[in-house]
Amino acid sequence: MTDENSNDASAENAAADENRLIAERRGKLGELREAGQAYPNDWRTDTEAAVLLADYGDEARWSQDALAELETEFSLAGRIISRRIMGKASFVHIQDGSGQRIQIYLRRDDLPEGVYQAFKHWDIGDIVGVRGRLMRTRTGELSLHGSQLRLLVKSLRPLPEKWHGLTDQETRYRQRYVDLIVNPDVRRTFEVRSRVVRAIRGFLDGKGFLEVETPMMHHIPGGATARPFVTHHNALGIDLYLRVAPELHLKRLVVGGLERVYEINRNFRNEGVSTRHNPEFTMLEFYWAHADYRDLIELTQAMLRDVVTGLPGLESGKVPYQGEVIDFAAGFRQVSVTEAVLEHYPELAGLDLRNVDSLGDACRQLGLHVDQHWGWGRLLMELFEHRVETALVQPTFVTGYPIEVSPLSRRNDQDPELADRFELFVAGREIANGFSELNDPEDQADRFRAQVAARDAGDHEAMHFDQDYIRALEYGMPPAAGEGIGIDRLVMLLTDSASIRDVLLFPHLRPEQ
RNA sequence: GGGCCGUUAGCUCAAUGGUAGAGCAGUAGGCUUUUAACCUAUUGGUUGAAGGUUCGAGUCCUUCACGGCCCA
Repeated sequence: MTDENSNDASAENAAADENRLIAERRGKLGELREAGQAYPNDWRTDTEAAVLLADYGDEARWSQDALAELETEFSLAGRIISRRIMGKASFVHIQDGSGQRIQIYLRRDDLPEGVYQAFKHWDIGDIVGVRGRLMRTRTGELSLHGSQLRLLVKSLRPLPEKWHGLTDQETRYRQRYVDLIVNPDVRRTFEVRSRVVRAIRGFLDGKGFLEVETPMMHHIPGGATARPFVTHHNALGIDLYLRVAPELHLKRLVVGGLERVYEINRNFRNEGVSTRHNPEFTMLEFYWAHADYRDLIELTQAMLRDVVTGLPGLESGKVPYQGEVIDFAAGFRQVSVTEAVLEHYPELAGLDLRNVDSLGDACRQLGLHVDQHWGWGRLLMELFEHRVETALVQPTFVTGYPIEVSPLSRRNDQDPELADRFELFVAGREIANGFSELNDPEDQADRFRAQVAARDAGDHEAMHFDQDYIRALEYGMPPAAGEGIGIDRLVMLLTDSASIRDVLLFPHLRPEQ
């Protein structure tokens, strides 16, 4: 671009000023189009930065001299991350598909005619192919000395600045692709996420569980107390609900004889968005016939220990999380709801924790919202959630849940007001929820009726009556235990992430503008 | 839903109510082992949006949008 027309151009571009830098790059793209294929796809690589760094990074073994004798040429392709142009020689860092960065050394006289001149006009963010021999610089950095160099993709938008990078949370979430390019930790987080899911599959597969997929679109929402999203099927002319849980379908499969099944998939809940809630989130649910919640506790502990210690850097089972160290290797603590509440409310010592009136008074004294329809079980859980949950930092299995808040759990044989259920808390958050399943169709029908009554009283989270599920139970479901584990929350723990958005590639945000 | 904080150049950030700036990136030139390369010159702004107060608003007030943190 000449200086003569730059004034005119700037006046013309005033309206589209945001595109000034982009316009410049677009101009370069235009030149590429004129020169031939602007978006080629015939460059082939034979290795990756991570491989070269792993194989030849050791300076003791691969000294300057040793590398000089290595005549092998390697071919890479990656995005230009930084450049240092010094006249007739340049250093460039590229980042390739391995996520690693490697330095490229370019010398005008070592490249084909004209290539170096063209390179000087390329930009940070462009994707290039480079072929050459390995070398080590004066300061010891492994570098590829380019003998061939080609622009593969012209990047039209400037990347964030090299030193501070991209820190604006909103942009990081909205433009995750940019976040991934410039913030290496993001990639690591999602690599861990992938490993966690893979490890869980491996563990359950090894125990003879069958992975299945059940409907996301439900005629009757159920399986959790949560408000569903509603959608519409045009051809059928009916509303459908995005599932809040796969539970009822998975248990139908247990009826059908798939006695060990699991599903890792998305659930959708129509509720607020926060650092711990995304409208869609991933759950593991699994069901295990001829087992009870105590077996689940054993299995869960073994599975989590397996998953955690299989992650690089966490082999000890000690997981740093937001300033705490959570120990997955030690035996997990077990405590009942009642015990935990009494531990954290010394003032309630001696109180009858099954008395609606005294529990209601206790809640009101703490300023907690109390609904007049609530029984002692719900009130007790209010107390639990108010003060106990956040205190459960180390992995803790909580048992002895009231039946009132456990509409799908099997009733305890000794104490019919309690459910054979547990929840696992880590870092003050519920990670897992498991119970011996209710397989008595008549009891289940009664509980559905109670849920319907709660709905009619205005509880949008209460369940619907699922007649087909009752029919399935009437064929006879083997005694079973089932559990759900929140994958997002687990990954948060294992990646020291404060917000669920940090473990979701594309967290839910309001539309721009 | 409520409270607090934030939104200024592509990015990261400045700017007593008084001429909107810096670094990086970009552009032009120099430089054949640099690494936040360096040196010289230089372009770039609807200060999130709309109102209001004021001689004068990036700054004060109101409403809205989006985001962050905390609470429900």
